[in-house]
Amino acid sequence: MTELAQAAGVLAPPRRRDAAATRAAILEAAKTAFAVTGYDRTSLRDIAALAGSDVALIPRYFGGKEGLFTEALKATIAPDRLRDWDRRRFARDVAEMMAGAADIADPRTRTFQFLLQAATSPTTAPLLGRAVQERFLAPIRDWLGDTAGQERARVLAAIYIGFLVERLIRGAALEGAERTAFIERVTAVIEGVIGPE
Amino acid sequence: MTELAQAAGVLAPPRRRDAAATRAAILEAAKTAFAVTGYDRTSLRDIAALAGSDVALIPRYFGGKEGLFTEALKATIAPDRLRDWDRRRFARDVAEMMAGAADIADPRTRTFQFLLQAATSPTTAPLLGRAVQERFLAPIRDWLGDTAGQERARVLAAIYIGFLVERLIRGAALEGAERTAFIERVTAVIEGVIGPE
DNA sequence: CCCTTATGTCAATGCGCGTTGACTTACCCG
DNA sequence: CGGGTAAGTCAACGCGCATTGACATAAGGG
Repeated sequence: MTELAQAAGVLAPPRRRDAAATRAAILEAAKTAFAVTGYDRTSLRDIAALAGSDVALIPRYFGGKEGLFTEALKATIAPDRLRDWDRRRFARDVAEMMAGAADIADPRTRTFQFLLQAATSPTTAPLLGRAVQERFLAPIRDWLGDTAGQERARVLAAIYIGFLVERLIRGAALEGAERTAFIERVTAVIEGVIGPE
Repeated sequence: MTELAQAAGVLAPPRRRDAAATRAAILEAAKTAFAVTGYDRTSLRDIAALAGSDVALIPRYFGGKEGLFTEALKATIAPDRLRDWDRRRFARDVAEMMAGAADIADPRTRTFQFLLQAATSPTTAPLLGRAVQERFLAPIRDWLGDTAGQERARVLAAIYIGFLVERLIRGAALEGAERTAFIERVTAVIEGVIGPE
């Protein structure tokens, strides 16, 4: 719970009465909690505690748990800074990130982990299709510069998520020679998909 | 087949008392249910119903839900027939499988889906590390013929899982030109990792 | 053939969950 | 500065869950 609090960074001030701020704090806590624990394992009481708020406000402000999740989903995968990624460094950056341990503070990690959690739950999976298409695959396709199909975006997204899961299972960071070899190989795979230019 | 007959078990008339068979039926039902629904969303009542048995037997035979899960995990990822895979056809076989829709009847699908479900749950993730290492990465490494490190096995496993998740998110099978392009690209990626011979 | 025991059934218990409605308190406008 | 209302608190509800122990019954050896 302390790690979550640190990741969300919402526990500081003497709270004044401000519905908008409270709502925002709850949403922020939800984004983190859902990404880490998944939909079913996250209780509204957890989220409220993380946000320094009260459980009863969540049904009132978001219309229930599903409403909160839907909004957190949109807020999580909506605004991304894909255009900031440097194409020449991208593959190696990702490879090094994947060789380390999971860090929920990294927005990229959190976004994809949220996605992964949502994908593996039959409750939330149906909500994903359109959102992923619009806010995820389409931007990647633009970034890649594809004009025809989007299969390259699919492949890139799939591989990215795959390494995320591998890191999740692995638990700890890679060390020494295995780390080096791993990074080389992952870099090569991703560059193979991204292609030149 | 067996599962379905047991699910419809009310009709199968002369129910004999056989602890071993009951235990096996429960375990079989658990393997399927956990793979499809995940640990938290699967209730012991669901499993018992699927096995045509009674809820109370599960804590008695398996020591509780976690015990059942652990055993189902071992039974699911235990001995696989990796050696049967034809190295030259492997990449394309996988690519075509990934282009389609998820089919829980395929044992490969079920195994990996089980793995994925377990990986995304903090409750079950710690149980995975050793099991994956012993029963999954090591065989792949042998199959690949690596003598030094196992980073290639890691990469292959990661990519495989990634496409599995992508298929899960996608929901439906790919069609037409996108399907063709997707298969080509996935084949190329996997062959790049497997390498020649 | 009956009696013991393994095997299966069932009702009950306690717990955590999401949600609701009544209550209290702080803020702000007149 | 006082009252009205928005904002937050709290207790309680119904529900489904895993687990338990008491009970019923089939099976098979003496």
